[in-house]
Amino acid sequence: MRKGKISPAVIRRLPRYYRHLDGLFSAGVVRISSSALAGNMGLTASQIRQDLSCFGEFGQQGYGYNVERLRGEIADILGMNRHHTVVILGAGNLGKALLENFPFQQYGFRLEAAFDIDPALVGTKLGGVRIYHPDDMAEFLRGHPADLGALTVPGRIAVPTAKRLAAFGVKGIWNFTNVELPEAELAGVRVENIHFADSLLTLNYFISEDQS
Amino acid sequence: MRKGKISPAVIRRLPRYYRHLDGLFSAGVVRISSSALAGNMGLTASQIRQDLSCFGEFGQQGYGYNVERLRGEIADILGMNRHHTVVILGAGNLGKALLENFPFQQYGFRLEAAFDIDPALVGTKLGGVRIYHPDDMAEFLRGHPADLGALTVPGRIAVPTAKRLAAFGVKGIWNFTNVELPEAELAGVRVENIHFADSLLTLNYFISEDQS
DNA sequence: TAGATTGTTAATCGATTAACAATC
DNA sequence: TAGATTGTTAATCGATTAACAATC
Repeated sequence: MRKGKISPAVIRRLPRYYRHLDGLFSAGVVRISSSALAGNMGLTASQIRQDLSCFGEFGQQGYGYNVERLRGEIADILGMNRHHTVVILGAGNLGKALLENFPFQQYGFRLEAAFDIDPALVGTKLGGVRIYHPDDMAEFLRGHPADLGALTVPGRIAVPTAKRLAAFGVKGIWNFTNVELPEAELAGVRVENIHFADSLLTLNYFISEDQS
Repeated sequence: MRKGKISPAVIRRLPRYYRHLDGLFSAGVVRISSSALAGNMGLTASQIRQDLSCFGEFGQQGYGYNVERLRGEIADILGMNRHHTVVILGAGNLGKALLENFPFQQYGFRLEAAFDIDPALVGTKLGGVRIYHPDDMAEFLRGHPADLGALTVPGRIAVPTAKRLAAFGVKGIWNFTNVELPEAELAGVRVENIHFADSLLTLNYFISEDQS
């Protein structure tokens, strides 16, 4: 149903569509028009119709979109029904936050394990997930291949850890370190960055600009 | 020196320029040409020159850019020398990660305090920063006005907490909750979101697409 | 049927890239 | 001086918005 190459701009809006549609669905809303959704989300109706039409025809003239159906279609497009597996590298504060608070399951992921060198953590569980020593990664991943690795290790070991993950065959790295990973050396592994510092500095730009 | 309205696309690249220039500076590199920097960053030389020219003339024909100077200019543009103050709302795992691991100072911020309802935390310090009860926020902020609030509270209290922050006069909210804040009701407060879920789903789209 | 709303084509707007005169 | 490299103008490319025929 996908029509040729989808633009990155469209792709980055999909999770937001999902979030809004999920909210509407939970609120019991059955149908919505592109213009009502646009009002909700601060977009134009035109853009929403254009975006969705990249993937298929999900609406109906004179009616709009069925919220549950559209939510499901977008979930599919986002790969939420593929039940990809994740491992977490680094069970410090941030890794612990993901382990204990992030609802991987809700987004269609299975969280398999975490790895940390801290002897006080190895062998214990956090958020119901077992922590292993990185030395046991090869063995663990042989038995439980991971699609994704979440990288929450200290910056200085970010690159080697990313390379190890790539060598073990993960398909994507969710990078929380403030370090730029050398994607060229990561053999086709997709990298998605959450750069706290970049985000904070962007915000700072805007508030500084407002003041001057 | 700023020439009219700067496009959002340019602004979002500035922190990345800063990161790279800081790396070069630490590595002792004195000068760099737009094409060398472009090679480093995976951009075009043209784009770099175009971007920088929005803010001034920082280079020199036949020479390129002085790394230290350019790094400093970008730091200025990003407001890193304004020493804005920050408070953290919510000292759970994520708040704790910010308190203990995020180098606010390095980016020109002063972290003033954190707030949490947990009686086991109130009155203690994390990462050298004191934790207060949210009931004491009004009093604290009177004495120590905050420019920025980092929102790391549970999703269900995200909106009311954001509104309180806005009422107390913060200029920006750094939103880590997976909740969309009602910016219209936040009276000019700038919001910058770190949506973990959106990021993970975007990554999932790409690895799912690769597989199909 | 009449009104509403889609999906799509065309028009506009914005962002990136290319080219080059200016000059260090 | 000759070579390198900037800042800027023009050309291209991509993304958003507007318009409208199709149709539920």
